[in-house]
Formats: sequence, structure tokens, C-alpha cells
Amino acid sequence: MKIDPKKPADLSAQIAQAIRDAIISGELIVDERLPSEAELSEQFKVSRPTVREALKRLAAQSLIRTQRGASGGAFVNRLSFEGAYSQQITTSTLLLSMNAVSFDTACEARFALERACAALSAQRRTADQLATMRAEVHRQSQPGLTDEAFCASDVAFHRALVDGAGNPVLSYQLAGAVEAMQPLMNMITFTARSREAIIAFHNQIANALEDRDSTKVDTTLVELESYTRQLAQDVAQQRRNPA
Amino acid sequence: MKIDPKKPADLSAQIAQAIRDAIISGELIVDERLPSEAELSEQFKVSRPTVREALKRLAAQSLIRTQRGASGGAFVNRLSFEGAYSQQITTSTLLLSMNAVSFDTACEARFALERACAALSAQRRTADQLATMRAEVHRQSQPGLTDEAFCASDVAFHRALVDGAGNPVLSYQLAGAVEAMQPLMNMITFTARSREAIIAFHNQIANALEDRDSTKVDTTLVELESYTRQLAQDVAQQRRNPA
DNA sequence: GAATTTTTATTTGTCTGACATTTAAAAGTC
DNA sequence: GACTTTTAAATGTCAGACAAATAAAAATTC
Repeated sequence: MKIDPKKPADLSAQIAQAIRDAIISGELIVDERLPSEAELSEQFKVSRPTVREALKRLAAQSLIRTQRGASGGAFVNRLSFEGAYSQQITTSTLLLSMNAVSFDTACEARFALERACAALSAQRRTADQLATMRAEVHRQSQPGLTDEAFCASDVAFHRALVDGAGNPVLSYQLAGAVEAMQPLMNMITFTARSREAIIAFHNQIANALEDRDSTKVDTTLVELESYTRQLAQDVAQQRRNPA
Repeated sequence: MKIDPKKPADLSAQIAQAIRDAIISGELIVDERLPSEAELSEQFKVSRPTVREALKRLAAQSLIRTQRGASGGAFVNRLSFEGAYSQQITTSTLLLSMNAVSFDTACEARFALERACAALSAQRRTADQLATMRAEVHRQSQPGLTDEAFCASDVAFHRALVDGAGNPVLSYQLAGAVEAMQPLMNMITFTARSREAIIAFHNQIANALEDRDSTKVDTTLVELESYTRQLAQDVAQQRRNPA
């Protein structure tokens, strides 16, 4: 684990990369304690603040965690799905909010992914997951539900659908796609009219999953996608030209 | 943009979060310059090293970039797909290498995703992308190709297929799945025998895409998936019990 | 007056040294 | 032996300083 002494700038970035490489290569294993900041600063021949900046970079990527006190220090993190989720969500949200990605593109990706899950979910979904979906649909039909609550329930419904596939990697990737679309989705669920339609779609999906009818799930998701994209277009139109 | 003065620990994390929120909410826009470190330390009532640690956290997520000199400072980054890619790859690689995810799970996710792309790719793939795929298949059939080169070409082939869908979000998500599987994929392509089979699959896929036959692409990918999983199982078996 | 060079001010990058806080282990006490 | 106190080690934070890069302003030269 060494750094290039020729490039004087960005020492902390170089040190972070060196440690990162050591973690990825398996040189440092999960839960292993890194040398203390004082030792690292000796090892890399830099000051402690520089080492700390490097460690904070790694902490920002959830690669390490730190503990204070005797026998404390920086430890290699077991990258949890939770941590990966939140990173994925932050990244996806930024990609969309900075207009690097259009809503249509995100929507297409999201439904393509969800349809991929649906096929597996029709095979594997548990009774419990189906019950969750039913419960969410029921909640959605409650009058007086706020847009935020409706939207959250919507997300929970689709998450249960995706979790039914029993593949955490897919769940994780979909989380990013769905979360990134939330702001506009909130706008979409504003009218009671569209809520009814969305609930109808959800019921169809739940029924199809109960029957383990993957084809029916797929066609319904296709319909829901085109409906969603239409609504998003209408909302965008209305914002440009509020009649 | 404020921080809670009650929680004394992890000031840099709080400051990073405050700035991150400001970026996500749009309070700080792309290419906008943040206050100087000195100003930020005044504003948040902390020392400059603490501010710097916060900024390094954000830099690690590619949320900001810094420039030295007069009229330098920290600027909000336009989160590029490139940056998002590399983050996604790092995260996915770690998830797999730390055994949080099995190869089978990653493989299933990868092919589910790829099949989702394939349907779109059959519609939209350009002649150029098809040519890329043909060229890669041709390279793969060259004798004397190293495993690394074969594997890189394999990745390039599938990337061209996925890029054919014309959806950068899907391309980005698949990148993570594929890259994470690389180490084992390298083991798999070791024998000339499996190379031949893989090339045959690739040819089938390319032909089907040329004909814009999405069904054929799909069935071939299903076959390739089960073949890949079988090989991975064999490799794992062999490593446990090298006869 | 225009082009070039020099100076200057600003900002990040790094270092030194210090103190505060947390925490586990060691030492002491009953 | 169980409990309390002390101690040492580690991270968290601070203050102040200098180095290096860089753009704008000032001075110089033609």
C-alpha cells in the first residue's frame, strides 16, 4: 500500500485510493482494523489531517466506519445492502434532478427492470409478500390519504412486488430507479382520478401474482407504464402552461 | 443550510449532509461555487479542517470538485454518467467480493436486466452497434487471445447489446452487475471449449438482433444464462476439489 | 496604446501542535 | 470476586501557519 511521491497534489485522494484498492483486492478484509491515524500518517509520510481527509472519503462511500476510544479506530465495513441502497438512491436522484436523465428514460428503465422482476416474482412470491401488496392497495383506496402517503404506499407496493423475485441485487437496483422518480410521481398522484386508475392497475397485478400468471403481470405493467408516462407528460404540460 | 448544534460528534458528517441536501434540493445548482473554506467554517462555526473533511466526503461522491488559486474553490459537479458508473461498479464489486451476494444471484440479476434491454435493443439497435458486436465476436474467435482480452471483449459485446436499448440508466445499472461478475467470469472463459460455446451464443444473439427478432434474442440469453451458471458451478467445484 | 511581464491577493493543500471526548482495559478498593 | 477508579489510546476538533496554484490587477516595455 504505497502512494506516488511525485504527484504532490491531492495526497488525501491518493491515500484514499490506496486503501480502497487494498480493500477491494482483499488485502484488508471485513471488520479488520486499519492502522491508527497516527500510524497511517507515519506510513504515508503525511500529516494526520491529510490522513483524516482520506479516511473521510472512504467513510463517505461506506467503505469504513470509525469508532472512538481505546481499541477504536477505522474498520473495514461489510458493505451492506442498506448502505448500497442509500448510495444508489442518492446517485440516481442526482442524475435525474440534474437533468442528466429525462423522466421518460428513467421511467422506461424502471418498468423494464420491474417487468424483469415480475416474471421471477410470479414464480417465487410468498403469501406474505402478496398480503403486503393487498394491504398497500387497501391503504391506497382510503379517502383523505395525503399525496405523500399515497406515493409511499405506491413505492411499498412495487417494492413488495420486486422483493417477491427474491433477488436482492434486483431490489437494490430498482430502489434507485424508483426513488429517483419520486418527485414527479408525487405530482402525478395528485388527482383522485389518477389514483383510482393506479389502484385498478395494482389490483390487477396482485390478482395476477396470486394466480402466478406472469404474462398477465407483464401486460398490466406495460399498461401501467404507458399510463404513467402519459400522466407525467400531462403534468409537465400543465406546469408549462397552467390554464 | 444549518446543522444541529446539539450533536457534538461527527460535525463533518453533518456539514456534508447539509451541503448534500442543498445540492439535491436545488438550492445549490450545477457549477455554482460554494463559499470558501474559510467562509464555510465561519458559517458553520467550526474549524477549517472540519469543513475540509466534509468537503472531501462530498468529493468522494463526485458531488463537488475543487480548484486551487484565486477564484478557485469548491464547485457543484454535474453528476456525469461516467462518475455514476464508476461508483456503481465499485459498490457492486464490493457487494460481491464481500460475499454479501452469491454469484448465482448476481448472474440472475444481470441476465434479467440484460433480457429487459434486449427487447428494446431489438427495436432500436443501430447498424453501428451491430457492427461493434460482430467485431467483438470476431475478436473472440482469434486464437491466442488471453483470458483477460476475451473477457474484456465479452463485456464489450454485452455492453453494445445493452447500449442498443438507447437507455443510459439501463446501461449504467448493467455496468455494475457485469463488472461485479468479472473475476469469476475470467475463470470461466479459461478453457477453449467454453469459449467456442460462448462465441456460438454471441453469434446467435447478433443474428437475432440483425433480424430484430426479440424473441430469439431472449431465448438465447436464457440459454446463455443457464450455461454460464453451470460453468460457474463447475469452476467453484473444481476449486474446492482440484482433481 | 497594446502587449508583455510582474506583482498581489485569494484560495486550496498541507503541516504542526494542542486539547477534548470517548472508550476499553488496567489498577485499585471494598 | 465484584465494583469503582484510573489510565492510556484513539478519534474528534481546534488554532495558526506556510506552501502552492491561479487569476486578476498593476507595472513595465515596446
